[in-house]
Amino acid sequence: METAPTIPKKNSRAARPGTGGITLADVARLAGVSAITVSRALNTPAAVSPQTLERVRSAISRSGYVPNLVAGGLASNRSRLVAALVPTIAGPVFLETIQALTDALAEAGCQLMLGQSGYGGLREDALIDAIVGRRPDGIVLTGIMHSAEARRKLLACGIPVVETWDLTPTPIDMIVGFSHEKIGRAVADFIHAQGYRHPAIVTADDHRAGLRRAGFEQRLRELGLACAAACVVPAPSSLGNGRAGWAELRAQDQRIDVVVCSSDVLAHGVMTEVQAAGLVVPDDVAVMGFGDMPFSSHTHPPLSTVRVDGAEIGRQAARFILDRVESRDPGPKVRDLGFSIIKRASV
Amino acid sequence: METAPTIPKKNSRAARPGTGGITLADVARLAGVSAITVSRALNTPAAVSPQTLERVRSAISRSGYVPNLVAGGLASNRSRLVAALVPTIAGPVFLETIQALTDALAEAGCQLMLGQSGYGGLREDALIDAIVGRRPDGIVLTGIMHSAEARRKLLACGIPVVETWDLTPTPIDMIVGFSHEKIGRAVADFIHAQGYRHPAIVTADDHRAGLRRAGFEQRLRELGLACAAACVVPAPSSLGNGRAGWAELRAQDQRIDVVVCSSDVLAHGVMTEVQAAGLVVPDDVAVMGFGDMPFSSHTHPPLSTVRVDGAEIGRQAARFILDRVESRDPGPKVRDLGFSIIKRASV
DNA sequence: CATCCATTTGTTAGCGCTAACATTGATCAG
DNA sequence: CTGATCAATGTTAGCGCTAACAAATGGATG
Repeated sequence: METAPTIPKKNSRAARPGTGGITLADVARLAGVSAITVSRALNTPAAVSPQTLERVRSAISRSGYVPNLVAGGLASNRSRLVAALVPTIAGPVFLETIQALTDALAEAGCQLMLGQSGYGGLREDALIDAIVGRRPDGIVLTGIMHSAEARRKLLACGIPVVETWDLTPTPIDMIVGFSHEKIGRAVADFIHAQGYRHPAIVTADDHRAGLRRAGFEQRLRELGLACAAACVVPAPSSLGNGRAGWAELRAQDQRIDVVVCSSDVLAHGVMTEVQAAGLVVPDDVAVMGFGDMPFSSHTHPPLSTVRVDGAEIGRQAARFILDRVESRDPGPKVRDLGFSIIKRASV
Repeated sequence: METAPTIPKKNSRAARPGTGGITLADVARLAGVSAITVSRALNTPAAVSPQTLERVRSAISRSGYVPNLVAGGLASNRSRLVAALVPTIAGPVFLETIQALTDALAEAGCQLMLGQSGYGGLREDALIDAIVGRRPDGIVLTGIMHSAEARRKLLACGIPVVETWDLTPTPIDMIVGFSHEKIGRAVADFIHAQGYRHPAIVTADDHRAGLRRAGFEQRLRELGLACAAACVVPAPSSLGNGRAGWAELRAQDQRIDVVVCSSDVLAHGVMTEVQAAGLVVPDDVAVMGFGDMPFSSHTHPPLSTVRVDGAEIGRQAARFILDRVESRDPGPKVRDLGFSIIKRASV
């Protein structure tokens, strides 16, 4: 055996302590193979012969090895993390989306990183730095209005971005949602067809709700109607806001025959207040919501609403990102999931 | 099979592509300092002279550099990620905790990684591997029953673990919450003191709800009472479950004068069903919830409930972890946040 | 029998950052 | 003036993993 070409190391610093845990190298030694073979056994098992795979698997389970995905992420430039930004998770609106997204990503071995920007949009820029610095494989923006600066940063970092719960022909990158304006118009048609002539609205002061309201009022005008009264409450919407909203509307105009709300939660609040005042839904006032939350079919009376598929939004967002990460063609970058009006007993 | 002593070749392989982005080295060159100085300017600015700091800051903003926290995490063994595991985010129960946790962590430059285990606990083990592999700075378990295997793994990896929404003298590591059994007993005392004698319960089939129920029934017996009827519904609780629950209780026993529920959502459903049947809360049946959700003071009538400080749980969990990460003493490892009974008009 | 190809395994060199120690120059007590 | 101390900056060597290339092996082929 010739002398190994050992590089003369004069310097004898203390070795870096490391984490003390079991590493890939330990497993490789145990299995009698090289490190890269263990890596392949984990990431591309098809590229390893069955016997070797077996030896490696046994070594892994004997040693209790858990791969360090931070190191893997640095080496492969794939963090297997996807960031989701929401205004807040306190409202029930985006939960279905987040849940579907988490599940779909987990299936592909990706984890969700959650960021809350607040409705103000002040923390958004700092948040984007914190997110981008983690080099996620994708970023999902849910119900967020982003500043030009934020938009620029997202564009610059080259990470796939999916906007959700909205629709625009010019997304930052990819988008999945529906047209709020169309929903507003459809709701106007719907209540008009049901014979209501004195509509009022209770809406959160949130961008998307504003778009629905604009579409609603525009269509109303086209139909020769007008809003009898309107009440804007701060986002996120709550039962209390809805109750207060109806109290205010009632003071403005006694003839109101239907209240259109920017969310089912607000609508539920309106119904509660209407009933607490001794009136009957829908005989005295009809109520219409938005979102078709899980509770909406169980209120008394069941709530008429607009259904949008929040879970599918999450799944499509995951698909968009995974397609990009695995360099498949994600197809059309703008996806309109549409909506449907659900007529229940509250109208 | 002899092998030549592989002579180390100075062959020039293709350089690794890298991400193409701006790195710390680029900034260092721009500022005319060494890489470590830029690192210090970012992480420990006090260790850098004001002039150098200024030069570095200018170079950073001119280049649009965003530090790669993955690389930093590998080198420093601090990922600045904290994992939170919940059964599901679809229920409103843990949202306040998650929100407070996210906020408190963001303030310290840490991001939240979200994992959903489902109520079944099947995916839990795989999830724990996925989490531990990312070497988070801490793990927060929220409303989760963990298997012995999961417990062992968590213990083995040496990451700070905070259990929440519960209390036990033998936590995995640290715990913040309250005694469910005590709550059950307190509720029994409360309804007894209000003069109710035919209590019934609607409860989710969830571990913690079960503990409250056990405490409640035990205290009831001590007071010479017994549950007139009980209905167990699948977690997570929903308005619909609550309505169905009351329908079932009513069929079991007509004399029920108060319904104690394992969550405000269920209680709201019970009230809805009671009222839909033409009865009056609390005159015909009183209703009691748990959780003091944001909507609970706005139901009609306002809901009596048990208040626990979900947000403070999140904040304390963050404090626990940050203390450990920054090697401060986190103090007592078991924190009882207590609870309070909120009497409103539903009882 | 040399040639080509596919399959399987190994070697080398980083990914971008920071810990640990080293160095430099300035300040200061004795 | 000497050595000790301190503040500011630099040098070196990884952290644990994987991309890219290289090499060994075993057929299939002309």
